[in-house]
Amino acid sequence: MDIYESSLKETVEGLLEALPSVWDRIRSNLRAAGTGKFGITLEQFHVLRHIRRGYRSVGDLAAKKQISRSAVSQAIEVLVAKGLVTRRQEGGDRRRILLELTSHANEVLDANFAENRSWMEGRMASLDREDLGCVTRAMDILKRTFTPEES
Amino acid sequence: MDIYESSLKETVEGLLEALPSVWDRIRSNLRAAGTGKFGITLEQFHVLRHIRRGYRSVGDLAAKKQISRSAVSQAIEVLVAKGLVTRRQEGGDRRRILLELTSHANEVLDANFAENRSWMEGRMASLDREDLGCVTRAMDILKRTFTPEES
DNA sequence: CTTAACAAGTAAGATGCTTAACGGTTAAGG
DNA sequence: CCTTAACCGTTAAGCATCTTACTTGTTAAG
Repeated sequence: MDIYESSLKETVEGLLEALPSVWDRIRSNLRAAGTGKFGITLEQFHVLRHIRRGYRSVGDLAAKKQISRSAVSQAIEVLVAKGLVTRRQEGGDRRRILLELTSHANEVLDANFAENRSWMEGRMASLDREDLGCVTRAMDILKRTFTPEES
Repeated sequence: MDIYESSLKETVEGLLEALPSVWDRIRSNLRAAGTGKFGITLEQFHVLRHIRRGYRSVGDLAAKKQISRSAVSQAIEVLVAKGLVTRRQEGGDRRRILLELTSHANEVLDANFAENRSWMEGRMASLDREDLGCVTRAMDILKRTFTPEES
């Protein structure tokens, strides 16, 4: 660690240099895993993931993804048509519509996760414990400094 | 550093947990900076950046961005119409068309960079040298392990 | 009971991507 | 030479996703 002492500007530079290409690469793998085997797009996959994570309404998903409710509504339409999501009236407020994953969607998610995890692990297999620790810590730092605080 | 010793699986988990939201946040700031002040989209901005970096033909840009030449050609069309890029015949091979930034494009890029850098620096101002070093190093590691080797 | 706020859906338009086809250029082979 | 194949960039048609503006139904406040 001691060798690496960098200034604020250098770190920003490094971030902008690495993040786009790294994320594109991982994203591209996610996409291939999803589209190839299950016929769903990366965006649809992300919606499923968020629903499973607890964002179970159009409004919640829109807020989380920072897009309009319309966009979410349309995306859900496609997923319902594919039998991956169900809409259901639930709770006292009849405006609210609860989104739920079908069992098939859960299987798709699990399979996709497993595949992607194993690809990433393969890529990172050559890293030693210190490198891994550094990455883990950096992710923690970045998440804290760039992610808007939530409840 | 010593406190952070994590396993491969934990690190992968941390990456998938942090990267999407962090990158979305930074991306969203880049978008706001460009669209708000200069009337160009984030994608157009990225094309300009790549041209300045040395990808000066439709083919090069397409290879770099992993999209079709058609898509690049269409994007360039818009940028030419906006007076940000020029097309020019150059060199022995008359199929090749050299793309160049206009001075206005360079100004837009510089202004946008400055704005974004300063936003990021503001966000990261509270980090100490060790945190900064950790992030810089992690970016280095990630770039090595996930970016396909280039010439 | 009217009015305002709100959740979700619908419609129309913009953007950015893809594949397929085309025009011009270059290189290789008979 | 002249044909064939490969290549660069462009164009066209189609698809997916986003946006804004509008609509429908629900809830709460006056």
